[in-house]
Amino acid sequence: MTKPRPDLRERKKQATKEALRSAALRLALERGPENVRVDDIAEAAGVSPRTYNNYFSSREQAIVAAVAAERETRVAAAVAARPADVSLAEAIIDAVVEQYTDPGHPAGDVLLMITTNPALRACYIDAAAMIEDPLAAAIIERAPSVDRLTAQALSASVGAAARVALRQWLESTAPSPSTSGFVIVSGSLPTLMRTALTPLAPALDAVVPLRGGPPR
Amino acid sequence: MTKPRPDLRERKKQATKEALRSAALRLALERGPENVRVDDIAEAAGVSPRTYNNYFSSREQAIVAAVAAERETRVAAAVAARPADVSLAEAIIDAVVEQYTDPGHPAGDVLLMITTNPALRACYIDAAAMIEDPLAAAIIERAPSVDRLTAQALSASVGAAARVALRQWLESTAPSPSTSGFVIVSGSLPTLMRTALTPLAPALDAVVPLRGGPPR
DNA sequence: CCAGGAACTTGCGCGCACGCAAGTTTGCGT
DNA sequence: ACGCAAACTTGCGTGCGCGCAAGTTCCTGG
Repeated sequence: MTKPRPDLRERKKQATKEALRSAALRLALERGPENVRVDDIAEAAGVSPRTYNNYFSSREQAIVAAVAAERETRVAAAVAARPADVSLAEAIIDAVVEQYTDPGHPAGDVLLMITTNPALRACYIDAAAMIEDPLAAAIIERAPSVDRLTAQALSASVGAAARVALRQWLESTAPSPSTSGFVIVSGSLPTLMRTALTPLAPALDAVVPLRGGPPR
Repeated sequence: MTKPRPDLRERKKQATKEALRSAALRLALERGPENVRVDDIAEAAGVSPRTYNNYFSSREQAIVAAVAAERETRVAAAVAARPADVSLAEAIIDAVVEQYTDPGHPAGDVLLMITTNPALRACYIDAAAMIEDPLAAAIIERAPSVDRLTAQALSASVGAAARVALRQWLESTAPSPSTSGFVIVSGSLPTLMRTALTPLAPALDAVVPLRGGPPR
């Protein structure tokens, strides 16, 4: 499909990126994330420190990327995979939630490390934005009549809601001695995610009337 | 209201912040933004360079803050100001759009400077996120039955959509030699903003049935 | 097969963000 | 009025992000 690109150059590029990712993750797990300089990562990956910054613009990015790498791809695929007779909202929400439950959901220790370190948490949350572009594409795929701006706005909204859920979850899991508010909303990530995304359903469905008439 | 806080300490703080903001803006306008070091801003504001970073975490933030400072406050007020018999969606969309049209919308030269400099553009776009918290508060204000997560998700969505519109507008105005796509969506900011926000209307209205029955 | 050139890496240097540990100012209880 | 504690400022040191200008590797048309 969009795969056959054995451009030597490209492969090397991905290889380097992968090397940096895994090196970053490994080192971060061995010593704390705080005790890993970018020079270390670069050295471990066999490239110059300068090169590191050609791939990742922040130190945390490499670590987080190792975890959230392919969510970007998977979301689009997951949406496309839903049968055409379910509403857009259902398809998207399920697909997104799925990304944060099913797969190589970071092994426990990795997640712990991320939740522990504030910088990593922030970066992990921001990483949710990476699903937006593929998502917009997926939306247009389903409903070519939707214009770009709308699709972008909707997918950005989904991304934003996901981030809210993520933040909520992270700060409830975090070492928060005094949960300032009274109400404890904490729950499983999937649950939170669904709760945060559900309010957007009307907006998503409004844009694609699910041709054939209203839901049975 | 929430104003009476003549805490000497607090006043000095705000004064310093204001000093930094305006100094940053003035210097950025005089020489280019590129030719302004944080040391300059700090000196112009009469504080240590280190102190600067206690107020702003990035150099651009100070410049942009000078422009987007009170949008944060105004949004909440603007939403609250709408009569109770208009839908939530209408109230919010109008209020947000209003923020980007009416008021001390940055004088032309300032806007030009921001649109010209990539770093500033990025920062300006991100600044739109500042409306989210007040917005969430405003939503809960209108409909106390809405739970926090939902309110946050919705306001985050609004913020995200606004950012999309903003980005679109900025990159259409920008020195883009080849607009990669065929379709030119460009338009006035208010128009773009509305277009981006409108798809969210169903979601916003779904959450607050506008007590009294469905819209006439 | 071989230039010519694009893409990528690397060393260098600058400015910036931020933790830390004083030093200074402000608020508050007694 | 006074002194203590909290808040804020400041200098210093470290690591980082990135523009720039070589140097190196890889692709492409002839």
